Amino acid sequence: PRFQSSILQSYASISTLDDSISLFNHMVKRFQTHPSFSLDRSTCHVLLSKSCDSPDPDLSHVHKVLNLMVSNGVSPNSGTVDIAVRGLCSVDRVDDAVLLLKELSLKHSKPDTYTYNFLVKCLCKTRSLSTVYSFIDDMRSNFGLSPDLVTYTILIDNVCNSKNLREAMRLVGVLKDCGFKPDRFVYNTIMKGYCVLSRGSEVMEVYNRMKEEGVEPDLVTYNTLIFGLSKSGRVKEAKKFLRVMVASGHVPD
RNA sequence: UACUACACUUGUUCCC
Repeated sequence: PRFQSSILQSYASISTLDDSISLFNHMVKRFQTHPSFSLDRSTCHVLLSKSCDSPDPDLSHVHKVLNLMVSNGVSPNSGTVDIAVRGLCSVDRVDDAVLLLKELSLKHSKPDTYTYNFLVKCLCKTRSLSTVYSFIDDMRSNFGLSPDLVTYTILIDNVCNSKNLREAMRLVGVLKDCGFKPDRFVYNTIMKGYCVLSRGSEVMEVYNRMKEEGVEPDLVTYNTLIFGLSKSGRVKEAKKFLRVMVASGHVPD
């Protein structure tokens, strides 16, 4: 199976989807006469990945491959969903990815947290915040999928990049209400947000709260603070953190 | 099948 995936993969990279499907069908026939071989999921996934590249407005190519899979006894699982979502997003078909994700969730399998968060990040980069929030609400109410701490970090980073620290802090409140505790990633992200706004006192407040909560600063924390404070002209404080960093056993990189 | 090595999937700094 590994071998046939490789063959198909190489072939798919230099040919059209239909030619790849022909080869796939040829393989199916061959394997029917050789019981020691089987068509596995990864062989099907090669085709699926290929089918995302071609611009078909109604996802017909993707559906063609999915039907082929099912008729060969391989039912789509969360790995299948992952391949399709990444394939579509890699050619900027984020809306199609969302549609397919919902369809597959209903008919076959829900996404895992990796796929879900990957898609949330793609949406953040390319769509409005309200679009992202409706996607999250939709997934929660219709599919029982809730955001996790990684999701919140993605959202907080996104709003920080739009300099909307008020919304970032609101999200921290929401995340706590959901029973999560901010970790290094969340604290580092927020400090970065305040750094780019040159809000030095808020940076320090967050830094102190992080330590109070027992979350240890790491290399990323120090890099964020040293770069961020230097850029906003607070070189003295930045230098202080460089000393703290070395004193706590980190090596400046 | 086991072991080992290598590679591999979602979030923060720097690099790009």
